[in-house]
Amino acid sequence: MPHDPFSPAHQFNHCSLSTNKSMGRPALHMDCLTKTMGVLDALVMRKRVFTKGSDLIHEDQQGQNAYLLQSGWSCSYALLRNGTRQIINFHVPGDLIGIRRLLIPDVDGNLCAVTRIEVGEIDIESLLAALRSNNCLAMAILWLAFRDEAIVSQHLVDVGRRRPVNRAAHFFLELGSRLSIAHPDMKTAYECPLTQSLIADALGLTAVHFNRVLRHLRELNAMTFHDGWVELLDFDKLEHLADFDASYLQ
Amino acid sequence: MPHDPFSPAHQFNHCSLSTNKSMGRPALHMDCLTKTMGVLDALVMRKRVFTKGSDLIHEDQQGQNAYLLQSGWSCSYALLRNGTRQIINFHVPGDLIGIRRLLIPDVDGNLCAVTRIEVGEIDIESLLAALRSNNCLAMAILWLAFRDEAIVSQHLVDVGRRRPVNRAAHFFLELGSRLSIAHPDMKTAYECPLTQSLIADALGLTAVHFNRVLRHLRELNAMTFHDGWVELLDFDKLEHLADFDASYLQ
DNA sequence: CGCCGATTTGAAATTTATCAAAGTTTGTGG
DNA sequence: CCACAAACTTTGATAAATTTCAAATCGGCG
Repeated sequence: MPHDPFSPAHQFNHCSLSTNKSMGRPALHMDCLTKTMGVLDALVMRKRVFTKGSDLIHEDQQGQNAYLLQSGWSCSYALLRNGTRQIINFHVPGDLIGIRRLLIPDVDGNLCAVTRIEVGEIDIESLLAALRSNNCLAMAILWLAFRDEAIVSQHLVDVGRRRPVNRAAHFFLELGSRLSIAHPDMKTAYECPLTQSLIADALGLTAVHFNRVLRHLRELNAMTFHDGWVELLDFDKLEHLADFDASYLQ
Repeated sequence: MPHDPFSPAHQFNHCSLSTNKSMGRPALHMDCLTKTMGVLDALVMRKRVFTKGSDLIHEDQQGQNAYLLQSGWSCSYALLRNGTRQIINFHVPGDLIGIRRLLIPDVDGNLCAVTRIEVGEIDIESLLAALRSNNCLAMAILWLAFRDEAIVSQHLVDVGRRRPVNRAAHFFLELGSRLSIAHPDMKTAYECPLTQSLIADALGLTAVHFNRVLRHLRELNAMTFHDGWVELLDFDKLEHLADFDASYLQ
């Protein structure tokens, strides 16, 4: 095993927000984003810790906060009356979560801590006020919103039109890409604290079937996932399987 | 048939942007949105017409425009190497489309005219400039982005965790809700210029299977869809099937 | 040690896709 | 206005994929 599975991967950082490759439409957002970081940090009222499995935001409750995820992973999900769950997206350290309630109350579904997490709590009214006075911040948040939408759209494509094996390949490639923005070494092997059951609920599969899919990927020598650790053994094969193009992530 | 299928349903209007029910967080966005309309209209450089089936935006091409959909329907979609297509969302008159390329080049996938459409073309650089100087406009666009994300998230839930019958029910209820924002009479019966094949590609089904699903819904006396016309015969039954809650649409 | 959650495997049942073909509608050119 | 072609809808039969149900294993943890 090329990496130590016990290394502290969930340390504090701001990867998604602070680091970005140069873009077609250059400097503009980089400026916004770097400036933004300070603004957002200033808006953090206090640090909070949520235990594994606890809800940050629940549909019913009228939460008034957004969160800057500092360590650990969380996910947003929907619970259906038929007893199933669809996970919309997983969030990794650096992600800003719960911002949709900024403008649309009640519409961020559920947010749940997948591991123990540390977050910076941001009062939504202060954030609103900051947005109104700081145009650069507004652009940065807009950029985040577009990016989130692009990610969710890809998940829809995944679930709607890719076969389970290709879908799983796409999922792990996307995660690797997202993590590697802040930690380039995480592109082909990374710690992943998710259970098979959680991922299955993100991919629209049963846990049993997803387990078989993983075996298939292992037998193809494409990748492995065990003990909370993902290894993308054959990146090219995976990219081909997944029909993956990371441009939507930047 | 209670409605004339030949009535001009695709007339010019701005439903999605101009008309909105009151929200939990009141006046704020209404202000923004109504003010915004004028600003957006002012940004429209010229009116363009696209023929049915033509692409407004194609992945490869570096388009520099967003569009205000004035009449007709369009859709955003992804084409996969395996020959399938996933439709991400359909757009109805009043929708602002192609805005994601505002900040993320290359990431609006494909946009295609489902019917003959008339659009107001908005130069993306002018829109950017307007956003920078007009904070209210920025907030309105942010609101639109959040709403779009909520809609796509629901589609993901649909495709990932609802059975085809419930999925179809949800689809038609959502469309009805979206249309009824501007045209209250369209909530339970509306013109719908989509083919079964298009809807199947939005729902992650084959056209053949979706056709059987439609038959099932018809036999349930829940709804019918033929000749480009949708009738939601038993709204309660549909809502129950779909586990539908329109709050994400407002 | 025993329990609990997560993973793994097998077998059967169900759902959904695929293939094929017949109707039907729609649009176009003569 | 008709004839024809193309696209869309509908149905049946069959094949394939996926879920469901059941049970065994594994590992961590009190």
